Formats: sequence, C-alpha cells, structure tokens
Amino acid sequence: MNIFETLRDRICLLDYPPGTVLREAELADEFGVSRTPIRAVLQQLAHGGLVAAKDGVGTIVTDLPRDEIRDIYLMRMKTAELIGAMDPRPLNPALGLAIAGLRAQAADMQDQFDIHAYWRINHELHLLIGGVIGNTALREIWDHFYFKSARHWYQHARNSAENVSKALVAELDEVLRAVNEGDAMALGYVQRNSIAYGLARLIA
Amino acid sequence: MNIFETLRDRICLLDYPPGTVLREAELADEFGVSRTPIRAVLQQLAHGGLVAAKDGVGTIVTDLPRDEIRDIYLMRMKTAELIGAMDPRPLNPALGLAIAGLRAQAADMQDQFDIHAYWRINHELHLLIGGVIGNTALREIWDHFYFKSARHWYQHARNSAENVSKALVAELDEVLRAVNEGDAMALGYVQRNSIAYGLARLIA
DNA sequence: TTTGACTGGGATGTGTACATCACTGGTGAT
DNA sequence: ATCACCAGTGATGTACACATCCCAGTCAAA
Repeated sequence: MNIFETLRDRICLLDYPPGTVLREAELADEFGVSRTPIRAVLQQLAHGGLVAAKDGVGTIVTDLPRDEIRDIYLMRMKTAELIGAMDPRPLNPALGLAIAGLRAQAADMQDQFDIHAYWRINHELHLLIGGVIGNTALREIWDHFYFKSARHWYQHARNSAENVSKALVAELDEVLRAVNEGDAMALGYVQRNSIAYGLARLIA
Repeated sequence: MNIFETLRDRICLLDYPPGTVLREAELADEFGVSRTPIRAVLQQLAHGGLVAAKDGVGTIVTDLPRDEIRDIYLMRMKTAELIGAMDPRPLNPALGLAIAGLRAQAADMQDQFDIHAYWRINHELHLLIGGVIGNTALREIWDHFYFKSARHWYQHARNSAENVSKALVAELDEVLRAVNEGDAMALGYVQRNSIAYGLARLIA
C-alpha cells in the first residue's frame, strides 16, 4: 500500500481525527522520503477534501460541517440510484462468490466485532460495486464521495458496534440477492437504502 | 487570474490541444516562478483529468476517448436534472439581470462571432448556475465535469460558429425564462437539454 | 490586572541541485 | 539494407536549503 492510501485510510479510520495537524517533516521521516513526495500526497488528499493545508500552521484533517456531510450523503444516494440506470456491467457469478465471501466474514465478525475488519469488508464491498458501474464518470464520483464521507459512518460504527455489524450482514444479504438475480438496478437501490439509513443515524 | 486558471483555460480553449507536452521548466520561466508551484498546479490539473504526467517525458494534455466523453455528458445531464431537486437556492432578480446581460452579449456576438467571448459567456453562465445549486457536493461535480468536458463542445463551437451562437442565445432565453419564473427545476432541465443537444452533436 | 506589541520557534511555500527515467539518434554487426 | 543495442539528451521525480508566514509566549505599559 502506497503512502497516499496509507494516509487516506488513517484519516478514514480516525487514526487522525478531524483537527489533527499533519507535519510534512514527521511524515517524511516516517516513510523514509523527503518532504516533496509527502507534499504531493497531501495535495491529493486536499483535492479529496480530507485535509486542508494552512501556511505556517500545518496540514489539518478537515472537520466537515454537518450540513456538508448531509449534502454528501444525499448526493451519494442519488449516485447509487444511477448505478443500475447508466450502463451497468453485467453481474457475473464471480461477483456473487466474492460477495458471499464478504458475507461470511461479516457473519463471523458478529461474535467479536473487529473495527478494522469492518472497515476492510466495507472497502472491499465498495470496490466490488464500483466494478459494476459502467459509466466512468459515475464511478469517479462514487469513489470520491465514498472516501469523503467514510469517516462519519465509521465514527458511528465505533459507537454502536453490534447494530452496524448486523446491518452489514443484512446489507450483504440484500446485495447478494440482487447480484444473484443479475439485477444491477436492485443493487443500486440496495446501496441507496444503506446510505439513507446511515444518513438517518447521522441526523439523529 | 492565477496560474491554475490560466493553464486550465488554455487547455479548455484548445490553446494546448490534446497531446500537447507541457514542460515544467518552460512554464516556470513564463510565469516567473520555480518548478515547484508549477508542479502543484499540474497535479491539480491532473486531478481534474485535463493532463497526465509521464515520468521522463512531460506532462501531456489528455485526449479523452469518445466513450469517456459520452459518459461525462450523460453524467452531466443527470447532474443538471438534480439541480432543481436538491435544495436549490432561491432565484433572485439580480440573477435575472445578470443572465439578461449575458443574453445581450450573446446577441451582439451573432454579427461577428468571437470565440473567446463565446467561451467567456459560457463560463459566466456556468458560474451563475453554480450559484443556484444549494447542495455543495452537487456543485462540486457540476464544476468538475464542466471543465473536464469543456474542450469538446468548444472544439465543436470552432467548427460551426453560427449554429452554436444561435443556440447560445436560445439557451440564454430559456434560462432567463426559468429564472424569471423562479423555477429552479426548469432551470436544471434547460441545462440538461443543452447538454443533451451537445451530446447529440458529439455523437454525430 | 489587562492589554498591547514584539520576538522566537516551527510550520508550509519556494527555489534549486541532483537522481532517475524515457525517447531518439547513431553505430555496429548481421 | 536492416535490426539491435547503446549512449546522449532532456524530461519528471526527489532531496534539501532558504524564504515567508502563524501562533504562542513574554514583557512592558496603561
């Protein structure tokens, strides 16, 4: 995993909570490179809205206002609704097997909740669904807003582990159903609903 | 206008046609800075999909495949359809005046077509409509795909100046109507249609 | 006591030299 | 004549020194 993905995941996993000041020199030491490539990575993260550079201060992990988070969730819902409508790629059996594998892992996790495993399963699911999206522009924003909003449902997951664990299994069951039916439209709406449920928790 | 906007507009205006190799040292000389800030700008442009850096070769203006352009157009249409549905900001009289001003400029341009004026009017219109979008996430992708696809309808505009000139006046009339009615939903659909017409020209 | 300016430390922003990579042109062998 | 290889040239990628900018802490004056 490269430096960009490492830092991105640390932010999404709240290893760097909002407000954290990332110092280029420290990161450069940690990864054994100079400040220059670190700066490039931080600029990428800034484009993704995860950090903001402040001259003379540091590069600070953003704390999105609630209104903006809500906007992102609403946008992700609309994006999900488009998955099945905009030239989705055919749902093949291999995808079903992969989803079933994730479902098994999620079920195992219900006994003992592992926050990092939870993250990884969600991440794999996101990638698999991204592979279904046929429209490149749609996939682009699907990724973009996923990472931009990931921190917030993750924060919620830490607070109520059992609920989200059950919800994940349920979601994967629905996803599996849609995939086995070969119904990309249904797959999109399943995602839309999961996002909507997350938004409801967020507003509450 | 800063360096980023300058280079972005040069790419959109086809001063740098696809395939053009941008050399950091040359740009650094032109703008009187070192390579470092130029690199930052080029990375921003790369994130926007307008250029791609190739080690040992140069930073090359991208030439998007037709399929991807089509994907972007379809996505922009869906985006436009959402403008009126996702908490649009109220359409005030000042907006109507601004649109009317653009309409007058577009009408004047019909006698003698000025490609740069055409660009500027479209740009202003885009900014004004962006101001109507209430959802920050929606506005973000509205901007993103606008600049990513700008080159292609601009290329078309250079080839058939009179048609696009008339079409622009007609579009501004429809926009003005929607604004005067205070109907943001209509405004979004007017935009959607303009994009759809552009896509039809593109495929033809 | 409070408020104001000032100064010092440390951060990002910038400039520049060097490392590494890719294409091109020439040269040699086949 | 043609193809393979190799060195040269010039590009981006990286490292590092310096410039500029914030903020915190201090000290003095009201």
